[in-house]
Amino acid sequence: MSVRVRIAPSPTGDPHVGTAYIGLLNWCFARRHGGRFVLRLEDTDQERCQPKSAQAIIEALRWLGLAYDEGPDIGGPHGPYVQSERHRLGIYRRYAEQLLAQGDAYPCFCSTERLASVRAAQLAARQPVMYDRHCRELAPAEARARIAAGEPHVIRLKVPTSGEFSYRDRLRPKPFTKRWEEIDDQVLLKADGWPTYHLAAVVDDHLMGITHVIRAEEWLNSLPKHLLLNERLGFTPPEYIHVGLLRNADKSKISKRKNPTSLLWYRAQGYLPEALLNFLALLGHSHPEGREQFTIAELAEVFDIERVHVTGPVFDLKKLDHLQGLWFRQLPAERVRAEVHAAIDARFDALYPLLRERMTRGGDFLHWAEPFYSAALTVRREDLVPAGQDASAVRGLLEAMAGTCAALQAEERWTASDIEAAIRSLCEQRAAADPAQAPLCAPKLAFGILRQATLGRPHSPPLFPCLEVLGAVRTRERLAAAIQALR
RNA sequence: GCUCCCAUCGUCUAGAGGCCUAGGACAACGGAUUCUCAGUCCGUGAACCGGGGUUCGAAUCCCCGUGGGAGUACCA
Repeated sequence: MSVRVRIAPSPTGDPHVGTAYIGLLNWCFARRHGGRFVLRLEDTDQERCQPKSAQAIIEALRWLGLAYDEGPDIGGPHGPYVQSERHRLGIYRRYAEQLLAQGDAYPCFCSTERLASVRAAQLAARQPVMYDRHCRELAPAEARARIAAGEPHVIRLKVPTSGEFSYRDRLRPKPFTKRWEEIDDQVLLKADGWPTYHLAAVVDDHLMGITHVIRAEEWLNSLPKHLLLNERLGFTPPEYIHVGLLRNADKSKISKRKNPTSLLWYRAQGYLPEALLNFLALLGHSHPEGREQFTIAELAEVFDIERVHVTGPVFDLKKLDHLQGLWFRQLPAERVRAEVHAAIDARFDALYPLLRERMTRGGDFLHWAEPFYSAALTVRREDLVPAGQDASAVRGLLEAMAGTCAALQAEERWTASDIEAAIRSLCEQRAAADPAQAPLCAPKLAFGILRQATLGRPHSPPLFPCLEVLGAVRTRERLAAAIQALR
């Protein structure tokens, strides 16, 4: 039987670097074994899924060059490749009903409140936290009556209450074992009739002929449920292989708070797909000949899933930068020019609307744009302190502004209007708190100081849109430098 | 709390009982080249989590600790 693998990202946000990592592994595995690589979108959570995200994932994979053989935008023999569409076809409901009819699943009427209190009690009693199977033994007649009466309910999987589960993951020396009684009666169908990940993924993997599921180890704990589902549904299960999770420097699961996780970010920063992929390939894996630089096509030729590590690698951008340097310097002249143009254009497009009205010659653009292109400014103390004002008071104001900027950045609210609102209210508060500070905190003076500190000039286009374009990182760097200059 | 997974330099890794005085890469540091920077070249420091076994011999196998991580949702 020929190999078929998939990646099944959930379109709930920006395309994730973890998707690229798992995608790369699956892509290589498919290539190596002459199999097919499938993209399936798992959008069964109507609350969290964003339509824009699906498109962004597709574009990110295309940018990386992780081409799939079947997927939402290109179709294939096992479509549709989007779970919400499959749901509307009644696919998941059908299998849930099969399980119900076989007595392998049951309706559950427990309220969210009851579930929460059960959980709280178990935690307090130092018991494992799981569903207490309250509805499992309901008389079928009663269950039918309550469903007929329109009572909200979910469908749960009937998990064995004794015996042991064991599975040999080819990456791990010892079989993964767990007692069935420790495994929850998983919800298969939610109250709104949509399937949960567990049901949908197992059903689709089967229907799509998936032979190997290479996924992150966060799924290891739900493996028993997935295998049980396969068995009860009469499917031949795929082989499940769990690889390590990408980590932050503190070893926790990679997160956007501590690392750039969005593939959009890497593209915007000018990282080359070749470099990013090469970097990802080096995490948790190694080239058999010890090579460090290679394309994914070269990798695929020698790819061996057994060489993949189960230890979660720390994601270290320093190494990426090194690889990026190697790749970039080897780029053909054409592409270097294109990359440079792209970098200039990206900033140009943001700046142009701001500068348009104050230009009388094309070359004026260079004059106004200069602070946005230069990496750092040389700030002079005398430019920062308005006549008649005290340097330490100015410093205090800038420090407060820097704090405001840090908060805005942390909240991901770095937009002109949010910056303006926050800075204005900061100034008003300081003026109100200390009348002696009032003159300095008046917009005319305060904004001028902020302009000098961040743009290094007394004149500029409207300040707050400028700061938005400048970006939180550089704005804060420049504020820090200005504060330093006033010490 | 409960369950499961994992463990070689700061980081990514090589290592599948003797080839290990533990190799490579990034980062760090020092030097060379250079007007500067980048790059390049040369060099330095840096690890088998701890304790017990098994064995003639253990980074490699087993056990126990410790540490880290993940799961524990009508999220994926």
